[in-house]
Parts: sequence; structure tokens; C-alpha cells
Amino acid sequence: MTVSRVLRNRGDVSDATRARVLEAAKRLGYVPNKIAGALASSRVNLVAVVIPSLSNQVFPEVMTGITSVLDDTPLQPVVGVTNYLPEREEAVLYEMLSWRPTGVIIAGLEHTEAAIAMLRGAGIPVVEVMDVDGAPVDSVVGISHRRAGRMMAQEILQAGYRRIGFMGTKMPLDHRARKRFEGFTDALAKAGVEIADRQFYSGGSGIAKGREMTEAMLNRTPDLDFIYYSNDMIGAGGLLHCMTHGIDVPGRIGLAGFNGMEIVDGFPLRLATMDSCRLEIGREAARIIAEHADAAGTPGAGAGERIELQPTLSLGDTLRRG
Amino acid sequence: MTVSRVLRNRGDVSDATRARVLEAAKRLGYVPNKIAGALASSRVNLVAVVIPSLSNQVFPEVMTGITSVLDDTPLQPVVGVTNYLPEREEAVLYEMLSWRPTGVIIAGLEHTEAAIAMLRGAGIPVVEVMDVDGAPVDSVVGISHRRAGRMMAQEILQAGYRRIGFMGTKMPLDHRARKRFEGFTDALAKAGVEIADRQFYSGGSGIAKGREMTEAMLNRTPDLDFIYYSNDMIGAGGLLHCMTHGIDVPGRIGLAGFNGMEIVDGFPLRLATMDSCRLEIGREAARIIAEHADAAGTPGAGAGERIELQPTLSLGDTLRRG
DNA sequence: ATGAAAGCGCTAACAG
DNA sequence: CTGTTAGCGCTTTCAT
Repeated sequence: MTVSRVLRNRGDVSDATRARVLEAAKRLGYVPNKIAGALASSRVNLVAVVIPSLSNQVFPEVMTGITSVLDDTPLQPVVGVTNYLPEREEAVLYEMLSWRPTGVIIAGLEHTEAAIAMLRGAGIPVVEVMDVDGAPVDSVVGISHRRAGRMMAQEILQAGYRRIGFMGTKMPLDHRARKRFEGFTDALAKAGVEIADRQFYSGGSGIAKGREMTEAMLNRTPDLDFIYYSNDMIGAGGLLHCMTHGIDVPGRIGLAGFNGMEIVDGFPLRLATMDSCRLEIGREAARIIAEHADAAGTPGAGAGERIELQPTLSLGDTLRRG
Repeated sequence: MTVSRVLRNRGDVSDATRARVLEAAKRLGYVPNKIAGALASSRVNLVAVVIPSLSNQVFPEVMTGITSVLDDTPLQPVVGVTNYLPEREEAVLYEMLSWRPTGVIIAGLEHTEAAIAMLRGAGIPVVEVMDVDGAPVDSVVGISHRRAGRMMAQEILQAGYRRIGFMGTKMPLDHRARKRFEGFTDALAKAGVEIADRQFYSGGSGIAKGREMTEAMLNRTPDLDFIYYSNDMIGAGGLLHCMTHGIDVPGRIGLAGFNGMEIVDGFPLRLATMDSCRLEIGREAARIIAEHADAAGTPGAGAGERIELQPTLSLGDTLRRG
């Protein structure tokens, strides 16, 4: 009836009635039932966001990018967390799709077959984010982690370092970290250099862990002249170890991390790192969904965009110039 | 019809039919429409979580606590971010309530009148989290920030520090930080001590900011013998400044932060801090909602629990023993 | 153990 | 401009 029109500012309604309805709604503390509305209109202003974790700083930042764009639209993000488990991802995705969202933003390109089938069949725009090394279902926005690994390797080699160690999480399911590692070792191999030491750890990536492990690695392989960390947090830990033990960085040993996190700017010596463009990734992904929101539900709802962002490498103070 | 029964494992269905239905569902890639389901059953397995920000580490951790409990239930969290703006909070809340969630977890005790009215009228369990200093709508789980500020002040005084500085964000809307500050200055006042210097900054709480501001404050008020930071991030920055400038901590100057964040354990000198129990807060809040999920919608849906957690103070290495 | 029928609270077309 | 009428895709209840 008319009430519906008023509440949605649609159709022609006289100011008098409008006022009357509004007043009544406020007085009754009326909150419309979106469930019924969505069912009737088959329009749901929700965007499903599926990410592996909230503990890893990186994802909240992607979320921030997403939110900043969606805030100017009627769309609202809904977050699902998978803990890096493919089966959780499948379950979370199923759950979210059953609410018939306007679009999906999902981290990574690796999903179970069932998950891919669901994404394909959903008939809504899908944006896979963070990574571009693989075959997307629909749109994709991210960086090439393989390339990022290669770039860092080249920079390190060019600076003259040769006894290079690597430190990263033992997460076979963190495909992006794996791809960086692969790109890194590939580029080294091309120059005839092999990783001199490596350490894969499990559990969170804290500064404390970076300190301990760096100390251990340096004890084990004293002639290392570089350590590449799979993220800035453990990298910061390594840097802290060197700083407090009077180890000359980047002279005696060079260090580099990954992500371009805020913490890097906090240290008196800035860790070499590579920006992973996560704010931008979130923004672009949200933009794609927003632009194709109307298409949701219609055949060919996808956007099929492919946006590869270019991470910038910053040498900071821990990687001497080549 | 029967299909519905199979998909929800309800009622008696013969194994043969069940198998047939399941097979067909899989083959067609059928995803049930929860919108219709929710409308028909007026049961929605969503828990609205309303928080001020995702950039502030603290909230993702609360989320992690919430998720860890809800994962064992059919309930799913849905996050809304308010950016510390009361009007955004109101809008986000309205939006979320219109989906008729099973419960609401919302940060803080300060809300607009309209928001409070909505929470009251929603007829579902509401848990206000993080803070217990105030009047809750229904349940509340958190710590007393006023008390936390007082405790830290007492500890500092007892250790013999007298020229005390304070550093915190300039956010009139961050009520918890404000309450800590009030508790802190109150306790000092009781001992006849006044804050010797203070600095309220705007923008994010980075380590870099902590370094700069500590340097500035120390230049401005050279005889300070203690700085209390409103969070561990800027505290870590301050500590870093002291470490790299050969300032004796905790002899020449003592330092303390707040939150008990992971970064504290990463430094060779552990910052004095106070655990804000955020994982536990998330868990308890989720538990309350889960336990009262069935009551949602019925009159008297609230749980009315009040859980005040006790933050533990750790002196670390930057606050000498009293 | 299965089918049929009546809504859930809205929106979308159409009449007045 | 405002009221009426069908559904949206499920769950629920009641028959069979």
C-alpha cells in the first residue's frame, strides 16, 4: 500500500500523507522487514565478502577499502571468515549465497570445485581479490604474487646479496605466500642462486616470532647476508633482533618483508617491503560490484574485469641500493 | 513439501526419497533461498555485530572471539562498521535490525536515543560489549575502563613516579579511552598529583606517531618520569624512541600502554600494559546470544547478564616495581 | 511417510 | 495520488 511507497520514496505521494505515514512509523518505532521486502522484490542490498581471517591485518584493510566505496551506495558488506580452510569457505559461501546477495567478493583464486560451481551459478557479479595468478570465475583484482617474489629477488641480487634465507608461514593453504616464495626462488635460480636457509613456522605472525626465528636462523647459518620474510610483522621482528644485537643492517645483512604495513614506518630503520595495494584492491572490488549491482540476477551478470595492480617496492633502509 | 523436510532433516522422510532429493539438489546446484525461509519461519540465524572500526586491531580480535563461539552453532555474525559516528551507528543498526537478526552485539554503552529505542524494541537479546561503565540496554560484557585507568595510576604512583605525562587520541567519541583517562587523572588527583603534560592527537595510532610525539613531549617537558599511552601501539613507538636514544627505561622514565596487544611481546623490553580481554569479551557475548537464541522474538527476549571482566596489569619491563 | 494449502510482510503491477 | 490484488519461495499445519 501507500506506506511502502512513502518508506521507499517511490511513486507519487502527497506531502500530507507522507508526513502522516512518517510520523506514525516513528511513533510505532517501525522497522521495515527487509526479509519480506527482499523476497517480494528479489533485490538484496548485501555484498558477501569472504576472507580467510581477521587476525591477519591485511584483510581488515581490504574491508576498509570495500566499506569506503559501499558507504556511498545502498549496498552493505557482510563478512564471512574461512580460517584458510577450503571446506569452511565452501560452507560460508553456501550460507551467504542463500541470502541472494547482490555480489560476492572473495579472497583468492583457489576454491573447491563446489565453491566454483556455486559462484558460477549464482548469477551475480563475483570478484576474486588479492591475487591475479590463476583463472578467475568472473572479475579479479589484485597483484601478482609470483611477480612480487621475483621482483624482490632481482632487487636483492642486484644489490649484491648472495647468501639468502627465507622465512614464512607453514600454510600450504596460503596460496599467495606460496606463490611469492615460488616467484622468489625461481628468480634466484635463474641467477644460479639457491636459498641458503629457510624456515617455515606455524601459528600467528608476530614480531616476537620474527625475533626468535631470526636469531635461530642466524645461529644456524651465520654467513647469511639477507633474509626475505613473507610478511612485515616477522620482518619487523628480525629487524628488531638485529638492531638490539648491534648487527649492521643493511651492511652485514639485508632484510625485506612484504605488505607495506604501517609498522614499517614506525621503526627508525625502515624495512624494505612491497606494498600489496590492499586498500585499492578493496575499493576496486567494491566499485565493480556497485557498478553491476543492477545486473544481479539477470543472465550474464558478471563483469569480467581483470585489474592487476602494480605493487611498489620500497627499499627502505634495510636493503642497500644495487 | 517433502523437499523442504529433507533439506532441514526434519520430520519423517524415507531414506529412499531423502536420497533422491539430495541427489537432485546437488545435480541442480540448488541453493535454498534463506530469504523465503526466514520469512516463513521468522527465524534468522544471523547475529548483528556493530563495531566502530576494523582498523583498530582490537575489534577484529573481538570478532575472532565471537566467531570462535558461533562456529559451533548455526548462528552467523554479520558485521557493521560505524567509524565512531553515532549517526552511522544508528543507520547501521537500523539496517541490520531490518533483517530481524537473532541477536545484537554492539560496542559501547553510549548510543543515540533512537538507537537505544531500536535495541529495546527489537525483542531480541542485545549485548553491549567492551565497557561496563554505564547503563546497559540488556546484557553487557566488558571491563571497567575507569577502573583500568585508576589501577594504572595507582601502580605508577606506587612505583614512585611523579612527573607523569599522558598521550591519547583526540576522539571525543571514543568513550572508553575517555573513561580510562578520567579514571587515571582521578586517581592521580587523589594522591595530589597532576598530569604534567598531555597530548591528544588525531588520526591513526601508529608506532611512528608514538615515536614522534614522545620525542616532542620529552623535549617540551624534559623532567617527565613517566608517560601513560592510551594504547600499546603509540606506547611501542614511545618505547622505540627511548630504546634508540639510549634513554634508560624504566629508570630515567617509565612507560605504559593499554590493551595487552601482541606487539608488546615482540619487543626486547616489554611495555607495561593492561589486557583488555577482548577475545574473552567476544566469546562471552556470543555465548549469551547463542544461549538465548530461541527466545528471540518472544517478549522478554533479553538475557540481562552483566559480566565484568578483570583486566590484568602486567608491569613488563617499563614500569619499575613499587 | 507424503501431499496440499495457507500464509510470512512486503513489492509490483494495475485500477480506480 | 491512493487502494487492491497477486505473488516472492519457503515453512507450517493439516489431511491423506
